[in-house]
Amino acid sequence: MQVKATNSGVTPQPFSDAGTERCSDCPIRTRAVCANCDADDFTVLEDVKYDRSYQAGQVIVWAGERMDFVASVIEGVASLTQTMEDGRTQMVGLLLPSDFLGRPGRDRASYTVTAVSDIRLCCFRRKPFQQMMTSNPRLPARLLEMTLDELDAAREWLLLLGRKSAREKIASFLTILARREASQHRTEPQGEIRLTLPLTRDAMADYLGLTLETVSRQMSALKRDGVIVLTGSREVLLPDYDLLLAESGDDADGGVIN
Amino acid sequence: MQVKATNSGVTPQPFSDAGTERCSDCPIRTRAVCANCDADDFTVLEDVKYDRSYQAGQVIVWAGERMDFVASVIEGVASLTQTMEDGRTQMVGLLLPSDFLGRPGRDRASYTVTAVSDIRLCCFRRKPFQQMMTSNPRLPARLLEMTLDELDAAREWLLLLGRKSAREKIASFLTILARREASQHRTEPQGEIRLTLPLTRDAMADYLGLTLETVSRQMSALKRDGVIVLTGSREVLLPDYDLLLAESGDDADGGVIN
DNA sequence: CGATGAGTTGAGAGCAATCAAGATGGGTGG
DNA sequence: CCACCCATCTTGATTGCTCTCAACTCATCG
Repeated sequence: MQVKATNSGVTPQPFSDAGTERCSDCPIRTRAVCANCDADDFTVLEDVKYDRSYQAGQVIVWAGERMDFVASVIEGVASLTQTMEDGRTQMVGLLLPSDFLGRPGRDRASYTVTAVSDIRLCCFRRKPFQQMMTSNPRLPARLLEMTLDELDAAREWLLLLGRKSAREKIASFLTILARREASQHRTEPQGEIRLTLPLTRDAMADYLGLTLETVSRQMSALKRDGVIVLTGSREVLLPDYDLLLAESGDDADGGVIN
Repeated sequence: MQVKATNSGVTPQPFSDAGTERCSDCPIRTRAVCANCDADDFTVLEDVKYDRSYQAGQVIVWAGERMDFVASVIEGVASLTQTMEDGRTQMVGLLLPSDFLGRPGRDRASYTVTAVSDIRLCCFRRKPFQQMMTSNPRLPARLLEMTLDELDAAREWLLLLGRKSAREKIASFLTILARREASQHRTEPQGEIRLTLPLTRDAMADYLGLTLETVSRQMSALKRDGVIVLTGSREVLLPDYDLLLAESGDDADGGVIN
């Protein structure tokens, strides 16, 4: 929060550097790649890390572009998208706070990364980070864990894109948000939940393999049926999580077994 | 090949054990999880490993079931599938020789794993394998690499399911097979290519988020248009790889940058 | 030679995409 | 403070692709 002031006001540049904080104060410390790191590791990391902020809508890297860093999302939301020559696009990743950006051992971006909201990244210079990856087993171990989780999420996403109806896709998306929201507070989603949608209708369509019109229509339908309450186009109230879950087509325990 | 005789004839049991080979003779040695292992590692591995064979159609593990091993596919093909309560299913993984099965640190299967063809696995008992994962950095490093590759493949798959037409899906599937085929011979796919489809029309539909009728229709359409030649329902000749690629909607370099 | 499983083809229905207007709401400048 | 603008979102009418239901072909196997 106090850091948002660091990225003071309007920044017309492609990005702006922001002050680097101490790792021990970091809000994502317990969930990011560096979750398993100890105090000694942090002194090393603090040398190779630097903050970067982007405004909503800015492209962080284009697919195919060189990327001289990897990063953790500190706050805000970013998307990974793939585009076909004729312009069709599909989101293939949604990065929330603590998620990791970039692939160690690959120096070009495979996907276009866009700041969906104002976002702050904790960047690590590629070379020294890669060195740490080989010398410190805590880093690759945590990254493996995170990558496996992402693969599970991607597989749930495959089911959504391949087999679910538009209505089920919207409901599923909302349950995913509710779950990720709840997991940050280390609880299970249930009962009445209030959400702020991090995505525009257009970005939701990109995520769900729909058009923005269909997203809008199905949101209206869920609202009409009392499954959701819209208190603003981006403010959603879920009166009954279990009801929403039933609409999503998923079974009660919400997918992956842990 | 010689091993197929080991799984002699009809096996009415859920699975049959087969003789365990030496790691040094293993056909997938250079590509599997154990690719970076040295002779010493192999002596340890040979202690915790055992072969298992399954016949085409057999379920290897059901989603949610306990799984006391992880494994590498030696030969044959297996699928990971997710099922909704009403019976809709979506394939979420296709395991070819050298691919890894199971998640270290998780003792229950998240997906139903099915032998698509007759298949032979190199299984490792979970506990000792996990121990090796923590003591030997070569194993987690390789597994991370493989998992990242799988994540890339899953993301290409997301684009396919979310945005491609039935015709493009079929064409894309064939290019994926051609590429995986070519990569085993360390070449690039080009010109005329002969393929044996590892999947039935039904399994292809599961992979592509289509119905089997649509798969069949689009195969016929591609055949009619000269993009493919069917020399049997499972035998396909691709007269011109670039032509097929153009039908797939992908750009010329076939996706992910390395 | 009938039975079975896999694949093909056809006719019709349904769902989401497309094309096209409006509505809403926040921000800017008069 | 209001009027206007622009981006975002909603809603309507129509089209078209894929699904569904159904019949049929083909090869394999007892």
